[in-house]
Amino acid sequence: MEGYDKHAFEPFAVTVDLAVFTVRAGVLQALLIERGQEPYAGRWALPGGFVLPAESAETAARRELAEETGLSDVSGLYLEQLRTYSEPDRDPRMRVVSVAYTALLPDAPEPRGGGDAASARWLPYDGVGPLAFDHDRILADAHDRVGAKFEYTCLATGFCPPEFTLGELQQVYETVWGTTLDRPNFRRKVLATSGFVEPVPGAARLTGGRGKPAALYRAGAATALHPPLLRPAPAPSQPSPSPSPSSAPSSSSEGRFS
Amino acid sequence: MEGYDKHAFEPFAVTVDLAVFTVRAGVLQALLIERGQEPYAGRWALPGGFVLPAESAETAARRELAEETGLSDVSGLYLEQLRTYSEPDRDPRMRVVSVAYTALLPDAPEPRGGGDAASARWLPYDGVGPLAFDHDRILADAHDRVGAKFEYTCLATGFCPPEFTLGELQQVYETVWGTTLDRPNFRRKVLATSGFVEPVPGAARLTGGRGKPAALYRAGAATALHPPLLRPAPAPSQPSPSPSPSSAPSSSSEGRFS
DNA sequence: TCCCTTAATGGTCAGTACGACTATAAATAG
DNA sequence: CTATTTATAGTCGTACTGACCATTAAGGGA
Repeated sequence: MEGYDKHAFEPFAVTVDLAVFTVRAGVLQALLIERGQEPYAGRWALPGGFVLPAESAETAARRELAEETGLSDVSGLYLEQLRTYSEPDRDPRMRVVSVAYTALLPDAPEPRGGGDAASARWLPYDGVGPLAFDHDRILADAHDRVGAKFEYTCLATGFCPPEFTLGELQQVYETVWGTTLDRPNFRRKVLATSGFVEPVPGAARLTGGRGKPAALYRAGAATALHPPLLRPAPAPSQPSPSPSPSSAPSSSSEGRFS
Repeated sequence: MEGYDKHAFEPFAVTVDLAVFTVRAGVLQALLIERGQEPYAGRWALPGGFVLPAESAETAARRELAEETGLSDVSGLYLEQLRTYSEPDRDPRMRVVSVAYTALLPDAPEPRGGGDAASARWLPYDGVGPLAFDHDRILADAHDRVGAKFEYTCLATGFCPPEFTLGELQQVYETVWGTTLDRPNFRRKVLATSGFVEPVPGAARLTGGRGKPAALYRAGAATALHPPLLRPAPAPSQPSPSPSPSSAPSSSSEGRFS
């Protein structure tokens, strides 16, 4: 950082890319837009855009999130920086450094193209074809991060509406992790973690369909899980093919510690 | 990402900043350089520099790491992207977006100013005065991340020389976490985690000073800790002042989930 | 040399957490 | 009314952890 005035430097374009997830009907979905021009015309891509001169990357991300989802108030949504992608050739047109963000939406209103993006749509995360640019990797990295955070934070409630049942919360976990969980054990763990969820006092109950009605809960004040809620270790002998959008297992060229 | 050619955008300067840690004699130290010019002349700052037109941010970070430490080979060192700092006013001279990286050094050779930085030095992490720019926050964020990763990865061996004793490894944990750990329990946990460390076969023993000589170990092949090695929960009733360089408790403006 | 100190190593024991599982309750579909 | 479905409650054995105590193997000093 010494000597700005002495050294030449190349200015880069700086953008934000958004990996926006929601869970609908037990399916993990991502918000994607269809590209209309080259390069990658017709391919799906992550929503995003340039960082304006007077705003931070996070401000830009929140602005883009509001534009792409069409929601008037995104201030309560979970939005966190994922990481920055800066490979010199990641955009064939010019040098673009992109700060990627992960966002979670509880309910999933079909996005209306409020912003400049013509056709933003929710697509199921599994089976999303190859995306434009390096967006496959960004989306996979975001999914990995969300899955990891589910273990030691209360992040999962970010996928739930204001009031939810423990069954819904469990389904969020199962959807993101791609596993099944034992219902009584999951219940015991969640209720034993103080501050994770709190019961809705008015003995309210939700009648969704068949079966005994479930008690409703709200997200609690806690953000961390102590001890963590570890996902079941995958069978070590079975080299199961990775579920994900086609992309490779997201092996960063950086350190070996996820 | 639609319509590059239709929209105006402002180019930014893109830099990397390095939070480089080492543990020497039970003290966590950070690699810092002293600024010679305004702004923040005379203040300590993180090493860093511009990303060159043809390189990725990680390549730039590794190049800067080699320059600032004076080490000829930094390929084996732990280096991982931390996050990107992009507040519009973080540098008073111009708009600079900085991608921060965290690096760990096992041994700590006194850095020689091989690169352009005149006086790079190791300074103890605790009590480092206010740094230049937003580097206090970057360094605190890096420390938080390293501490968190110690819980569920084998990252701690990155602070150790190729062969080390379990006492040294424990001291690394205690130094980074700022806590004390029970020695037999730590030993039991580390040895029970397959792949964390492996004994040096030649019955080698290190005679450091008094006491029974300790067996030597090498870092194993594992990168993750299952189950994690959780740090002792801080006493919840005692609002102890945060240990760190002066900076505030690193409250990101983003999501509430660390 | 003998004893004390230091540090590594080995072990016990109880409380907690967790996985697997069974049982009961309360609703709907037929 | 009965079967099905889902929520909820509880049990039991194992694994893990924190708090200890004991032993071993070195060095230092009187």
